[in-house]
Amino acid sequence: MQRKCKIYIIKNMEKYINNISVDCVIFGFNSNTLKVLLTERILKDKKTGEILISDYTLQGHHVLVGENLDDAAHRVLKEKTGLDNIYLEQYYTFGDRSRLSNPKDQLWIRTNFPETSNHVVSVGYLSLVNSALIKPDRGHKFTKWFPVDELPSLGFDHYQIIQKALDALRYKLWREPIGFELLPEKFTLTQLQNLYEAVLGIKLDRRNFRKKVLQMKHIILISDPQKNTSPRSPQKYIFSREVYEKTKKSRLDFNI
Amino acid sequence: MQRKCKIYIIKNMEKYINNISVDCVIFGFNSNTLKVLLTERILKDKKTGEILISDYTLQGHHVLVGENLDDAAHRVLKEKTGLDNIYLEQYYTFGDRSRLSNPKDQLWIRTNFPETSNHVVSVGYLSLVNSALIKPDRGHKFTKWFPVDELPSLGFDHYQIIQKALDALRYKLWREPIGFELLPEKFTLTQLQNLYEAVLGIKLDRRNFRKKVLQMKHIILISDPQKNTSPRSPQKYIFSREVYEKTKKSRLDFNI
DNA sequence: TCAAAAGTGTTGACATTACACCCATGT
DNA sequence: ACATGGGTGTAATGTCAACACTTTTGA
Repeated sequence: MQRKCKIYIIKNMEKYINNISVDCVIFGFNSNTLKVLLTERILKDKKTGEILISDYTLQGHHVLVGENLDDAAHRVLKEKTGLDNIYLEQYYTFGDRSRLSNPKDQLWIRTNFPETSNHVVSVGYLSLVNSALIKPDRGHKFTKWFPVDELPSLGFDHYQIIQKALDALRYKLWREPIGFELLPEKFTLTQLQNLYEAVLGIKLDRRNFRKKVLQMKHIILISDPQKNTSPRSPQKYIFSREVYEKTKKSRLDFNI
Repeated sequence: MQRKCKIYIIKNMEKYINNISVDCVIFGFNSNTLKVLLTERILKDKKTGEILISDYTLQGHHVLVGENLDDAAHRVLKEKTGLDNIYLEQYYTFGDRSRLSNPKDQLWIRTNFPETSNHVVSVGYLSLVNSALIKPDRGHKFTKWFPVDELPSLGFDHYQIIQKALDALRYKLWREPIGFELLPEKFTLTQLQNLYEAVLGIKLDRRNFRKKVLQMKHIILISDPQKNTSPRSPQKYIFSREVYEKTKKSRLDFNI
């Protein structure tokens, strides 16, 4: 009355845990649009060449034996983007027993990773990147950005995983200054406003937005003595987390 | 080059997954104090009777084969409190490889659950209960409430799991109306204020607190025609989630 | 009669909203 | 000359913070 669930070796010769994985939802912002980085998944029939599966998935991987969960997420992120030291946050764990039971996904798993458990629990991480930093196709020709409201057909339960990541991102963006992670280090107020409008799906008055932002000590003008506040070459700002932490207002505006 | 990780049978004859568990941090509020429900863990030497381990742990359990993660959490909650349909929320997943490596915990595991994997990932759930509803010692003599700032010695990494649950609870209590889950259905404004002061660790002006609360449509007076607003038998209120969802203000007070 | 808890109102400071015009530049 | 995008100010409204006294009852 025992079932075996084994630990297997993958290509790079490392052992992995066959029922625990991490998935990274990598968000980027360009063309005033919030985007997600996805990888193409293609399976062809070995004899006929017929395309059996053609869709996209998140960046994910099983946790290696002896590897901390967070380290697995960092590893996946590094492998797919080449980036390190970027915003990465665990946001939810997906553990429905039927999350991999779609026939297409079963075919994929049985073909490529036959030792995978029937019940894989996947820990979702969300990452915010300045998408300019990711060199397109650095060895990952099948990796592409998609606007979050124009997602392609997705494998596994990755649609739900992305939606939940979006919820988490929006929830947090309303309440904490994390938008900067999606922008270049130096940004204009218009870029910042576009980010909030796009991600939160709201419209903001430009004058009021500036008024609000400019009175925040943690958003700092990079004074450019050359420019005499000429339009067309707008002022740039940086965000200082240090200043933010120090000057956070302690106003008791809790929401009952 | 394969390691086996098996699925074992526990007392009630159900198979469980030996490397995935859930832990429930059950919060209650009484005597104006936020409390956590913990279970005593005792291990005696079978020969000498010497006490080898005596501390407390959270309510937790391995996920059963074929069981959804959320169902596992509900099961644990039901087993330990007899309660169903109460606030239960997944908040974080703990997956450091060394989380069970303390010698005491290894002794416990090897004695009682020898088939447990060396690397167990545990999904943390937090639950808010009206502690009056839990009958003390309903078959669980070793279960006790502890104030969150007077915790006893804790097994495994349960101290960290509780601290993270506290963080999550406080974060959410600042931003959403979830405090009611910790109070009786009918509550007084003083009770509500005490809750906020105790959980968030703040002091509030009674007049301003009432002013703020009374203008919220989702906090409804249970008018008691008998009472002429006499002190000592204060007015009671209920919380309506329905009204809350309908009247949520759409004010754009995001925090950059 | 005293201590303890419930109840109430005003003011100043600050934040949010709504709204319209000018300027410099590149085409 | 015109379209584009950057930049600015004011008035009305709403919310938050600070603050003191009265009432009733149970001990």
